[in-house]
Amino acid sequence: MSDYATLLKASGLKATFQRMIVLETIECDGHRSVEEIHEVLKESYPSISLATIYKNITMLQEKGILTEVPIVGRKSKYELSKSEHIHLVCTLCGGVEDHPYPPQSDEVLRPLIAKEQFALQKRDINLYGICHLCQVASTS
Amino acid sequence: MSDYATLLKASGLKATFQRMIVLETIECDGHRSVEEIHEVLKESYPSISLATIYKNITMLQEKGILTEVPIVGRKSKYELSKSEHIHLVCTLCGGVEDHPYPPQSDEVLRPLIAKEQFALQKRDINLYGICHLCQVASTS
DNA sequence: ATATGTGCAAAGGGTTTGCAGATAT
DNA sequence: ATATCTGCAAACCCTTTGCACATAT
Repeated sequence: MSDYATLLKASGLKATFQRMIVLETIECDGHRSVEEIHEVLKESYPSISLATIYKNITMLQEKGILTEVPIVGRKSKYELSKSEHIHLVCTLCGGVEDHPYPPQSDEVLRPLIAKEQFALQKRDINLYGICHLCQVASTS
Repeated sequence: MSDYATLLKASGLKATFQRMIVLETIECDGHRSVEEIHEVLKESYPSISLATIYKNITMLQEKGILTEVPIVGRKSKYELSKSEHIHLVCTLCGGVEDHPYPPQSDEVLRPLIAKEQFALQKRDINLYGICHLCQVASTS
């Protein structure tokens, strides 16, 4: 549970209640789509507006506080920006799990980037498959 | 330039003119969004319907002929399905380039997958940055 | 001949925008 | 006190759907 107020102010944003509960919802589950955020928040704060969630997600991305995670066949999810990691994406439940980069992954990609004279900004590695929970569920 | 008619029939689809020019447009550039496909095709075939393009892209994905390439901050692009590869995505022009997997990338990821008991279906590796052409253009 | 596919227009969702009132600083 | 933010409603996409006509097999 981060100090969202400080985080927001450091980016020149006002620390509003709505922003903090959006961030809290995302951090709580790790990865959430716009609609998921709205569904969750409506239960506790029925007056929250979908437009506000959209505006904040856009703004928080521009400030680098949130990162978009685009997913094949689904709506993008959003996560709190953090050091690079791999996503395991379940094609059944849509769940996303973070995992650290394997140690040698840098060296593996470096020759390709150098050869292409590509100014790398960000790596995005996603492994799609069926998570352990969904495998168990489908066996029973 | 593949034999699209055979490809389509092998999946139980009729080899219509519209399907073939959609495939041709995608293969020609490598990666195209729905709107890009429509823009390109309208010039030569003004009567082509956007609805037809949508229906076909959905169907061609279901048959495994096309693969969706989701991209941060943009609409998804589509490519002809082929063996796994890495995407270099330019954050300025939105261009996507394919590159072969570096040889060791399998081994690097394997321990993670085993540990998580994750039934891997597909890897999706995207490197975001600025392509060489855009770098040159911004220097001038 | 017939199942499938296309184009059109309408419907359906998701996302953005403008503005008046509310809030954080 | 004031710049910023929120919620609402409307507008504005993008995408899907239903249906009559056309086409591939």
